[in-house]
Amino acid sequence: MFKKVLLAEDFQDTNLGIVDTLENKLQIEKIQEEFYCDKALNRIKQALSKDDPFELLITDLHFKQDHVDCNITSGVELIQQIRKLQPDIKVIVNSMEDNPVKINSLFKQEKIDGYVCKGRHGLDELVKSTHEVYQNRTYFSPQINLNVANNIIELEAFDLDILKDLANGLTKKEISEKLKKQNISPNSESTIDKRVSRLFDEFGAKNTNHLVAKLIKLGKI
Amino acid sequence: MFKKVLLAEDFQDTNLGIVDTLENKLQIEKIQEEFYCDKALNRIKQALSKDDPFELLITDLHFKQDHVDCNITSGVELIQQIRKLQPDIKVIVNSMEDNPVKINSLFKQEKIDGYVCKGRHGLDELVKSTHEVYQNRTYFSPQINLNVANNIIELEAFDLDILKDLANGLTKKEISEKLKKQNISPNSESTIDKRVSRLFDEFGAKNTNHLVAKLIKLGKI
DNA sequence: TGATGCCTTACAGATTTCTGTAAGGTTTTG
DNA sequence: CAAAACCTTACAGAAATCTGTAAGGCATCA
Repeated sequence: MFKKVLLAEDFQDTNLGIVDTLENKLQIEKIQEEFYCDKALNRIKQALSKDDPFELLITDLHFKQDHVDCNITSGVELIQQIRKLQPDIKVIVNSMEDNPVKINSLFKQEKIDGYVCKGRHGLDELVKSTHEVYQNRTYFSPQINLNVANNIIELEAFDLDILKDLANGLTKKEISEKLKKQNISPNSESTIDKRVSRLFDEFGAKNTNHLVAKLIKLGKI
Repeated sequence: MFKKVLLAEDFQDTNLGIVDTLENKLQIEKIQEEFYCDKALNRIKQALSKDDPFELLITDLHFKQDHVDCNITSGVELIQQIRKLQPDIKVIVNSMEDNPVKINSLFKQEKIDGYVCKGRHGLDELVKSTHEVYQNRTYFSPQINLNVANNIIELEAFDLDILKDLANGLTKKEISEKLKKQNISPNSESTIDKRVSRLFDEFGAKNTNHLVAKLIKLGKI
């Protein structure tokens, strides 16, 4: 089993519950808990400099902001920063996020090793996940599977970028100009019109407000 | 100190962390943990029928739904049901909700005794809160105060309705007509224009898409 | 190869959004 | 009480959105 584990989780009650379980159910000797992403990254640096690196990172995705200034504000950023320093570290994400699209991208983009969905069996799953990841396998919470079955319409990256820009208040003309500057094609205002209109049909939206609202609520933007 | 406490919290990790703290820091003898609201209510009933009631309820607000059918799906409903059976029970809410308006209504409407905001010091606060409530005082997390100070812009019902309609794809003309049908005043398209434009300033939005997107992300719509 | 379908783009026109101005009404305040 | 501030409403004009038509490019397929 892993001997040295870093836990990044900002909720004190959750943090304690996890540490307790890792100690008692998995007999992990050295568990370092951190409540801020920046501090977690520092721990990684320190351990590397002492040639005694962490073997596993367990992290939440969302961290509350408070009076302490932080460079890193999310679990995804934390993973990215840590991977720059220590590419081989195993990573398990423990979060309440249950959108399969987002979780999928964690595996694909961030190359995480395990995903545990917080819930009534979150700790049991965390134990399982840790075992699996230790055996060089990946793990994700079984309930996620069910959600994937609900065929979710996938947005391609191009459309997604347009929608994000719209949600950020850009006009279609501005988006067109932005794409031209970035040498991305297609980029005409007309094409953007067509693309968005097609999304109206796909998602049953009456206009841009409606579409943006729906997609944010679906967690796609 | 309280001798018999009921904990309703659906996340296993959080649940364990809280039980651990109540046992070790507060020496509470009998802690009953439940992961579903319905089961929590049953515990209350059973305890009452045996003439050995719980003295304190600690509950979350949001409970994940899963394959188990439940009548009660939220902490607020749970509190209301329990209060019907046992009006004098003390109640502490432990949740990540940090909207002071909503928390305020918990004290006013549900007559709760304490509110603890989950976070980096959630458990310390829960200990404090339990002490205070035991002394027949109320308690709420200090950071809530701060949030109130950061004048959070509150939307009045009228503006909120307009925004919801916009997010649902209605045009301003349609909203105006809808208001006229319902005999709600003001209802002119012009006033709707003005109201929304003012919200642009208040929330720093460039246009309607931007505003709707921001407010959904803030959980206001 | 030619037909077909799909995508990009331009353009046009109707509608909607957004921003002003102005008039009239109500409330607040000194 | 009167001035000031605010709200509602109408209207107007510029900009943006939405929908359709049309032309050209590219890939597929029989």
